[in-house]
Amino acid sequence: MGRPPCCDKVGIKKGPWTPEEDIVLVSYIQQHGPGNWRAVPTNTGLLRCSKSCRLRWTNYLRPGIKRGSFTPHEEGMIIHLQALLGNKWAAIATYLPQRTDNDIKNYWNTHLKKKLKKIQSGLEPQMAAHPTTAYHHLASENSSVYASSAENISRLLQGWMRSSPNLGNSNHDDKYYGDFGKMIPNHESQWQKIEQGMRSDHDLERMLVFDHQTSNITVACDKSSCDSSQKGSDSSGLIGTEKVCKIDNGNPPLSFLEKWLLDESAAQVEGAMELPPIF
DNA sequence: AATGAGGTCAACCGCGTATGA
DNA sequence: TTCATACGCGGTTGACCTCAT
Repeated sequence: MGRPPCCDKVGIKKGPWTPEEDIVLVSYIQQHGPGNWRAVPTNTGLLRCSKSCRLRWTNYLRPGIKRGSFTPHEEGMIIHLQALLGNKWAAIATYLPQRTDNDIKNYWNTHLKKKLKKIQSGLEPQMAAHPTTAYHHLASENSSVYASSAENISRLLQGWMRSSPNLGNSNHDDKYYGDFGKMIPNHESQWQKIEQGMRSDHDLERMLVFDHQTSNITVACDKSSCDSSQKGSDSSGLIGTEKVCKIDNGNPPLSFLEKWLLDESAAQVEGAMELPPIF
């Protein structure tokens, strides 16, 4: 005999949420913040169990969630991460901060599994044995984005970046900024937000920048800490940049990408890396 | 127009883990 | 150390939608 399900209580409502219930839940969380889910039904008067409230919030109502179809870029990320991490949807979702684990899981089960199977069946047997091979194949099939090594680097950087959920949507035409914890479009308006999210001045010193147009990877550094001779100027006017490398058109460092993703996965298990907070 | 098959996705269920008394 | 409780995760379900017949 296991623990009785929390939703077996009499009077607990199940099924789809109504807009009215959503409003009640959102306004409560706006006041009290997410957490202490046990208290939510009591304090709001919602006839839902705490689990249902948490799920509704994390999978649907939470700010920063991107809905709609997955981009080829996201698709490639999911396939690759699934190959590396398995069905660890919550872990995979940390690499796609705008998507929920439920969304990713559903998309995998309904779209990608079939797509991958189809592609793998068309590959050489020894290639089909390695999911990442199929990933590369799918990636190149999906979009020209994946044909360029520069874009593979951008994917690498995407992994480095843990976006803050309140930073808005990403845009491939923008530069991306990563400090192993953040990703923001190069919009001046976003800088106040990223600055507020900084843990320390040191964070700003080690941000990485990938420019999709020029294929440059640069290190963005705090004006105060950069050597003036190395500083460039950024359109935001808030940081300087130090160019460290330019991506050529040779073979992408995919083995490095994979190694890093595996290292990252291990680091997550050890709790060595900071995961993005819900707020 | 009716209907049935298949696809999609929000929500539920049950288990494992973390935490605090 | 043990137990109870709360939370989070992955698997599964079922209502709804779309499309072919």
